[in-house]
Order: sequence, then structure tokens, then C-alpha cells
Amino acid sequence: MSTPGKKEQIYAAARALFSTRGYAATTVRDIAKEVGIRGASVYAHVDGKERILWDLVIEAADAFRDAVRPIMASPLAPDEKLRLAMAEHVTVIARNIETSTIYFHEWQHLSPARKRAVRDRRDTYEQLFRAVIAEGMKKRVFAKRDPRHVSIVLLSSLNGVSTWFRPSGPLSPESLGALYADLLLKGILR
Amino acid sequence: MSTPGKKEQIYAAARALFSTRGYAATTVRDIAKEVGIRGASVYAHVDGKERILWDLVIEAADAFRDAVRPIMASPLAPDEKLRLAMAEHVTVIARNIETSTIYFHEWQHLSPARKRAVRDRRDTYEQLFRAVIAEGMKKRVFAKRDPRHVSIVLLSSLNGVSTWFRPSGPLSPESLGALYADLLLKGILR
DNA sequence: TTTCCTAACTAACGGTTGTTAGGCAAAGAT
DNA sequence: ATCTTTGCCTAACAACCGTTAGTTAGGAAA
Repeated sequence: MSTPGKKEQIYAAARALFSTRGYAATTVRDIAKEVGIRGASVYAHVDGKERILWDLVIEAADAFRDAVRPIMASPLAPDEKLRLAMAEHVTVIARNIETSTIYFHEWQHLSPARKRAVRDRRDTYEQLFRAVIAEGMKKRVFAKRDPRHVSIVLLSSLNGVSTWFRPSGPLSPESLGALYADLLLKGILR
Repeated sequence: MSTPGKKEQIYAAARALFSTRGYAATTVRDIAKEVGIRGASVYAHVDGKERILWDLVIEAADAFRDAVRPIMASPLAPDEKLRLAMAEHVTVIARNIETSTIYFHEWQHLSPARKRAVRDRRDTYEQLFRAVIAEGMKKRVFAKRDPRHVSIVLLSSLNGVSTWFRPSGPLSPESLGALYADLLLKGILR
């Protein structure tokens, strides 16, 4: 390698462009321009456009799983597990705002097979939350509701942070995670 | 008119395609095919592709404003106003799931001037929520937090329903609105 | 009947898309 | 000193993009 990590530069440009303009509205030549090379030269480093999207989507899916799975596997009480998991989930989004946005909005442009793989991983991840929510309801620490509804409302609410959070703002990823966990556990009413 | 409402058929097709594939990945010929005409014939009914997007975005923005503004102008207590507004907001999404999804995700593909107009309307709408939240905190019925943070966390959480709700499912738009309002007001803990 | 209008058509425009082929210069290995 | 690899280039491909121009068929209005 002449320049260290030219491939990583391409992925960094793709992260920025896919997350702001969207996958379909971003061209390979756009990515190349950001890196300072011609469009065709991208193919010396990468298989193709969809492969970049796939790698970025997996990168995000891994980040969420690696952050939350150990918490769910710990012997903490359900309310503490959920609080930590929610905070960690939001923190992962805030710390990887571009990749997370791509994960949430652009995975549907993958091939059918890869789309299926993403859906499977997402379902497995969601199951982690559903289990601890059901456990908390059984132990009467959470209000009794349909755990399927609560888990999906919860996760989609947390994911909303990707639509408005900007790293340049005053809130740190950690304080943001705490805010979301607190608000969703205790509600707005006092 | 030979067929009644051919223009509306075009908009219906655009609603379905823009909301599932996204604006950039939808071609004028795709829309035409859905209606049963050729791509060029679309231009007998519509100014152009971006004009369709603009009309759909305004359609959604109007639906939210018209549903929530009268509630906020009523003389109810802040917690009741907020509960009704949240429920109504979610109900509007569920009842217009395609247009709402376009409003949330595709408005950024508009021209700069139209993008600015959308942002202004959204800010005005968000202000309605911020005001009632601040009022509720002042009257000590809501836990004291930064109203800016709470309003944006709240609205982005409610908007999350657009990512998973399907009209074919078991939940009605109204029960969905009640679920969200209850959960976000009182939290998961009992 | 003749004229006009409408909604559709085909053809084409200039430009862009993701991607491949082939070449060339520099650097590393033998 | 020669060979091989690497990283980029230009040129080009076939397909597709939003949109315009010109045409045609059919019904309404005169």
C-alpha cells in the first residue's frame, strides 16, 4: 500500500455519503471524488457498490450485538439489564451515527438474500430485548403489556435518535443514552 | 376525463413506490407501469417527478398540523393535551403510513428552497409540543428536564411507528396511538 | 360533418449509471 | 537488471435516467 488504508478511505466516504444522500442517490464516482481518485479506480479496492453497503450494514449490526449481548447475559435484575441495554444501544448509535443511519434506512437496497440475512440478525437482536421485558413483567417490576409491542416500540423509539443527533451538539453519546433510558423507563409524568 | 382521477392513480402509485423503494430508486417509468401507461405519458398529468414528491410531503405535513393544532389550542390540562396530541400524531402516521414514511425519509431529495420550507413547517409543529411540555413542567405535572430534549426525543420516538406498523396487522391506528401515549407518559416501570 | 381537445403513444434528447478492458508508471522482489 | 505486482488512469460499454417533441386516435363541441 502506498497510502495507508486507501480502502478505508473509500469506506469512510461511502459512510458519509450513504448516510446523508442515501445509497441510491450516491454514485461510485461521488465516492471516488471524495477520495481523490476516478470512479473506475474504486474497483481496484472494492468488489462493487453493493458490497460496500453490505459491509457497512454488517459493521453496524455487529456493533449493536457486541454492545448489548453481554449485558443481557449478565446476572443483573431485569430493570437494570434493560436500563443498561437501552443506554448502550443509544450510545452505539450516537458514536456511529453514519453507519447506524445506513443500517436503519439503506439495508433494503441490498439483494434479496442479504436482505434476509439482515432481517434475521435484527430479529435475533430484538429477541434479546423481548426476553428481558417479558422477564421483568413476570417479576412485576414492569407494567404488564404485550412484550412484543413493548420491545418493538422501545427499539424503534431508541433508533429515532439517529434522525436528529449530531456529534457537534452539546450532548455526549453517554448522556444521551442515560436520557433515553430514564425517559422510557419512568415516562414523562412525575 | 376518460378514466376518473388518473392523476390520483399516479399519486397513489408514487406513494406506494416512494415509501417502499425510496424516491431516488423509483423511476418515472416505474410509476407509469403501475398505472398502465408509458413513462412519457405521466407528463400529461404532472409537472415532474420532484413535484409529485413535494405534493406528497405537503400532504403529510398538513395532516399532522390539522390533527394536533386544535388539541394544543384547547383549554385542557397539559398532561391531557400531550396525551391526546401524542395519540393523534401516531394515529395520523398509522392511517397514512405511506405518506408519513415519505415525509420522514424522502423530503431531503427536494430542492434546497422546498427543503427549507419543510424544515420551517416541521419546526413550527415541534414548537407546539415543546410549549405544552414546558407548561407541564412549570405546573409540576411533568418531571423537570430540558423541554427541547424531551420534545425531540418524544416526537422522534413517535415517528418510529412508521418503520414497523403495517395496516394488515392486528393493531388499529387508534389503539396504537393509545399504546404510545401511555408508554411514553408513564414509562415501562410500574 | 368538421373542428378541437385530450390522453395516450413512439422516438429521441443529452446525460448518467455501475462496471469492464487495457495501458502505463512506479515500486518491490528476484 | 529483469520481472511482477500495484494503483491509478482513460476509454468505453450497454443500460437507464428525467424529460421534450411530434404524432395519432377518439370523443366532444360547433
